[in-house]
Amino acid sequence: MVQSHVSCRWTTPQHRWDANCRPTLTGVNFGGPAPPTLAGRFPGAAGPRHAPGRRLVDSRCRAGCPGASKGGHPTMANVVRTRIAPSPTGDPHVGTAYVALFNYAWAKKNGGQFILRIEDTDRERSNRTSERMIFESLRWLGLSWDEGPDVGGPFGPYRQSERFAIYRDHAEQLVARGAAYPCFCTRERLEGLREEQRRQKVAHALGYDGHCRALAPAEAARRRAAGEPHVIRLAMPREGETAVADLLRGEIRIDNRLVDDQVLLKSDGFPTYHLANVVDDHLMGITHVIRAEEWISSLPKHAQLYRAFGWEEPVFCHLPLLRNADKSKISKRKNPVSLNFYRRAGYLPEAMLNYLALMGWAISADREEFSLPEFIASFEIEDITLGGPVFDVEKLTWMNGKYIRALAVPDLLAKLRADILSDDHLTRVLALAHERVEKLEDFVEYARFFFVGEIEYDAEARVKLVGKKRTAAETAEALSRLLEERLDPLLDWEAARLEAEMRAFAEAAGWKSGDLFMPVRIAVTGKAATPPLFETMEVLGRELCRRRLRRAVETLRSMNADPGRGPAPEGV
RNA sequence: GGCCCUGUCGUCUAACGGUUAGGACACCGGCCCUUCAAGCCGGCAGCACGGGUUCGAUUCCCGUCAGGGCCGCCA
Repeated sequence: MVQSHVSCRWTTPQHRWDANCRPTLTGVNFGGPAPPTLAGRFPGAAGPRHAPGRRLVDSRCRAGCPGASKGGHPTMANVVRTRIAPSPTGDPHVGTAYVALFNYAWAKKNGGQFILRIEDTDRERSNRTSERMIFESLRWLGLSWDEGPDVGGPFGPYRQSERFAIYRDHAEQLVARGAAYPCFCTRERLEGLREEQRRQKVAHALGYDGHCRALAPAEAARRRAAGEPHVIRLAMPREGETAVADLLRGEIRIDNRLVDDQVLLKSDGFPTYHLANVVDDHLMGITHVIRAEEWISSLPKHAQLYRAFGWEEPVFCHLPLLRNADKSKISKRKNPVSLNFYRRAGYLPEAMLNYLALMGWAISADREEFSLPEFIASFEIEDITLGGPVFDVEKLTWMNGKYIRALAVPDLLAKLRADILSDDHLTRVLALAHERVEKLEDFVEYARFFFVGEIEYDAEARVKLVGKKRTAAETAEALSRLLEERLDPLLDWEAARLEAEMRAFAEAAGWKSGDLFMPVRIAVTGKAATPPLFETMEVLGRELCRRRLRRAVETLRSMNADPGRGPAPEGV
């Protein structure tokens, strides 16, 4: 294995380099004991964090380093390049914004570049609507990227689905040098294997058993040539351990025997995250991989990949995971996680960013309100706190109030005009309300539900919220399933699509469509008399409809199950 | 279950060997005010536990416990 002595061209934490501008951590170790430098380098878990006299830029590495002009990436020197690499599946996630913010800040602080890369290697789940929403959300927040799918850049394309040849070639390189191998195991075999392992509780040997690794190269080549379906797997070292430096956590080392042979190239020729991510980070000159903690466990695989390619590793920094109130990883079941939700509800991007920056970082002991430029100016990556922060919507909301109150009235007006009271939205609402009012002032009352967040149900609405000849519980169940199975996955929120989904659902669920639509109507508008349901839902928008439907489910569940009579008087 | 990460008020955090452990959200009082909100003042509340190291540990080390993450041809 080639031990590449990396260049010191990047601004990196001082602890990572010794006096000779060599990395103090090799990151990889094929068997045998760790290099002696490892032991003394990180005396404890908190070692690197409080290194005295740490500086942002290690000036010793600026010039005259042995490797400064060779190896590594050919194009840039002394530049920090970070990236956010979201997968375009579903709604734009608050966790993406969180990680993007820290990447953005670090790049900007160092005069570097922040890159957006779309990781759409999952054919099943990736889609363009989701990608577009990611663009819009990050732009809304003000986290603009220097290079990305829509703005281009010198290292494109920035969409992984457009980089197939690159991954295939790199996978082949690894196969050629024996660092990866084709695997012909069927999904059935793998499932059986997993099942067996689970049953026998061979916990330490979970994962792929290396069955095809034993194949003779010639034999494997013959089967590939014959067109037999296969994947390409990384040949992990079988012994020793892999040690990788994490900027915040010090050295992380994992026994290689505990890491199985990860799939690099799927049978459809698409790369997995592991391959694509490493290849792209290298090719795009990413210097600092700042990502969520959930990736720590695949660090050794990534390190081995860099190693197998003979590439220099970037600096790794794993951010803590945002949490639900119960401390589990933040999830949509327990928290609003869609950036669209916050945007529609009227959270200001400045407040969101400010709040997010507080998750694991503090500007000083007695201040917590600051702007993005102020954040960038004071941000020290090593000051990030590691405990998993609970994402507290209540405090976010308080902070948002601070920002709203700080706005001059004309600015507040402008915000309203840009969104909730935009001409575009008003026009769409008017089109529906138009023929249903007789005086202009009626409009405000009639169209109220198009503008407010929460709606209340009056007595009539409460009765009709329950489906005809159904119990509250049954209706709750139906609406809940409608949401989960049809509406949550529906990214293109158009009347025709809504109608199709809802009719199909009614049929599948054994509901008369009309009997289902009234509870839905009540749920999203609070009224029994409204403009046509699907058009109304389209104009209300995806966020508002889903939020209200969730609320309706809660309301229904809190009603006494009382068939035929509707809700009990005191329910909710 | 295995491996890994983490551990200061309920929540977000400050503290980088010596502090009455500070600030913020939430909560509870009070002031202000026609009301509400905001604002201001005050209160409640925390170093997970046990061993070391040290003259001295919230702080450094070890262990225990607890929480979390990962264990996919998803990222």
